[in-house]
Amino acid sequence: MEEKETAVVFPEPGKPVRGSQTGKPVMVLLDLLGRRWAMSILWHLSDTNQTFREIQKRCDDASPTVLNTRLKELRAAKLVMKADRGYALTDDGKKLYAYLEPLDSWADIWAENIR
Amino acid sequence: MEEKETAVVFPEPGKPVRGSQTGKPVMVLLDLLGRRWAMSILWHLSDTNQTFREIQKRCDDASPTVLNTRLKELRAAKLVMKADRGYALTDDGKKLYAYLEPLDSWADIWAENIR
DNA sequence: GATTATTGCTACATAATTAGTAGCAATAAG
DNA sequence: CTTATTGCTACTAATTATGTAGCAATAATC
Repeated sequence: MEEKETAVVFPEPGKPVRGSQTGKPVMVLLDLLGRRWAMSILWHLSDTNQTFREIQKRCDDASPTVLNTRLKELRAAKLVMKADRGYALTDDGKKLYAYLEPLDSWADIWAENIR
Repeated sequence: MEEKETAVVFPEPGKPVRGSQTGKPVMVLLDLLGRRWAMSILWHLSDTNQTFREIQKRCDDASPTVLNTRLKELRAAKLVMKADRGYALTDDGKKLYAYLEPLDSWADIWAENIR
């Protein structure tokens, strides 16, 4: 299967982006992560490599269209990369995940509060 | 100005949600935060209360429609609340922000890596 | 206390993003 | 060779967001 090069529209730090005219990196990041399935993809890749179709299953059968768009963006952002078998997190991706991971247990408490 | 009650569709923990059939709290949270402007709103409310129109300005003049939808959801999730002047983070909202805040400096490093 | 802001929205039409389904070429496995 | 499996692309339909206008409810000013 060949790599096809298609333009990836991904928010570049330094350039104005949704949420910030300055292109402040964290705003670029939030824009990227705020797109559908982006955080779920990171989450589900955290333990092991996953094939496209495995990611899809874990992401509630998201349509291949968005999934592929998101994967391209996340790869352009060097958070995700192609691996032997499907996709994997890059080192930056793993670091980012490390920031998100604590939300797992926090969310349990939060869920109690809003019930 | 009176409060009008309109149904807020917000992912409830325990019920199946986009990204997770189990309704696992963290997935509910990611779904909520993954909606447009959600994280930006939290971010911009972190320092001080903000009026609707101030939030709007800070969120790159997002349309009042989404903004209001998002604010309702975030209030239903008890992350944001109405305040004397405009809106403010709840205690849970502040805690959540505390998890996100470190991303600010991390994003700077990340931005360097992808240039 | 009338007049002029400002605030927090709603309404509505248009545009962008996402969902959903079908299917195909490229390996991989038997 | 044959049958899976994988990683997509194409296309249409549905959902979300944008963009603009405007209005009722306070708040501030005259």
